[in-house]
Amino acid sequence: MKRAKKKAFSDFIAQKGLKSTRQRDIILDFFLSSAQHMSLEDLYLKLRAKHPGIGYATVYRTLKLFAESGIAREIQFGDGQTRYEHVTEGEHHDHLVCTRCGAIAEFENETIEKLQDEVAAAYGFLIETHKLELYGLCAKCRSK
Amino acid sequence: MKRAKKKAFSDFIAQKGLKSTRQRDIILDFFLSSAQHMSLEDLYLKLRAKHPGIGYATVYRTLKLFAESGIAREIQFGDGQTRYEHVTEGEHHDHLVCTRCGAIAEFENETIEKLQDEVAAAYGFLIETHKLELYGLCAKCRSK
DNA sequence: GGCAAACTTGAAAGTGATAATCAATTACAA
DNA sequence: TTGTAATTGATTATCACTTTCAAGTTTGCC
Ligand SMILES: [Mn+2]
Ligand SMILES: [Mn+2]
Ligand SMILES: [Zn+2]
Ligand SMILES: [Zn+2]
Repeated sequence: MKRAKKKAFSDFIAQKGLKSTRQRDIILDFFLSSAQHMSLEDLYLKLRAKHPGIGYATVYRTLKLFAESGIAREIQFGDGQTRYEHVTEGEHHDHLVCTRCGAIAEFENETIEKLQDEVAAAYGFLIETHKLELYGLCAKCRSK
Repeated sequence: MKRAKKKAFSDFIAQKGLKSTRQRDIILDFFLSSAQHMSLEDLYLKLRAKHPGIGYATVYRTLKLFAESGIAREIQFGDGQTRYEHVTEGEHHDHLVCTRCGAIAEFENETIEKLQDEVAAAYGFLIETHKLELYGLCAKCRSK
């Protein structure tokens, strides 16, 4: 899984005529073993602890490359920070976002996905992507 | 309808101890007769044509007040611009957003809404708001 | 290995939308 | 009418990216 993504990224690098660098390797390793939905700032600060030499711009550009290569995805939960999540082939999920503590849970609902397709069909609309997020209080915050 | 929103806003103003001003009246009138989903920039530039004296900051703050009062809602379609839509009591809808021409269509689907509640219930999550947007090609763009 | 071309890096500067500041103006209750 | 608090508009500041550029690396080819 980590192996597959590393392979996917190096294939992307090669196919694009880009180069393999120490920084990209480090950032990829770090990203793949990090939690989901981390912001660029989060990732940079944590990475910096182990690798002080790596610049913000490099982390920024590399995360963009991950997204472009398909191993990562940028998401916006409306807090003004772009977050990154891992992308697994053939998998899709939507999000529950706690407005109190910031916790993010993922869910899948095949019926909702189908209904979205029906809505789109009714409008003659061709869906490329979609965004479904439920905002509110997670179980923990709710019981406090 | 326009009348009801004007009433709602003036009630909000009164209840908050704020003041009724010429600028707020003008901006409210303009907003209520404008298209849905306009950005602050859009609204400001069009308003400026008729009322050159009104400042950008005033439009910005007044739109925020509309949202706070409940007669408007801020939405983000991921293009980096906050857009405003009219809010009608007891009504809810989600969006279809064309990634080619920017057209925005609205839809309602009660079944999807119910399924969202079920998902939330399964996680012990209390929904406050939600966001469902389908991005892709509208019928027009699709047939070109 | 040596080399040149192309790509990459990190620090710094730039961008664009949103938000805050402040002196002058205005609204409104007493 | 007056005092006080709110509002306005121009300006400045923020914040999260995004780009720039000179110096450093990588890579294919002799
Ligand atoms: Mn996720
Ligand atoms: Mn709408
Ligand atoms: Zn929570
Ligand atoms: Zn279109």
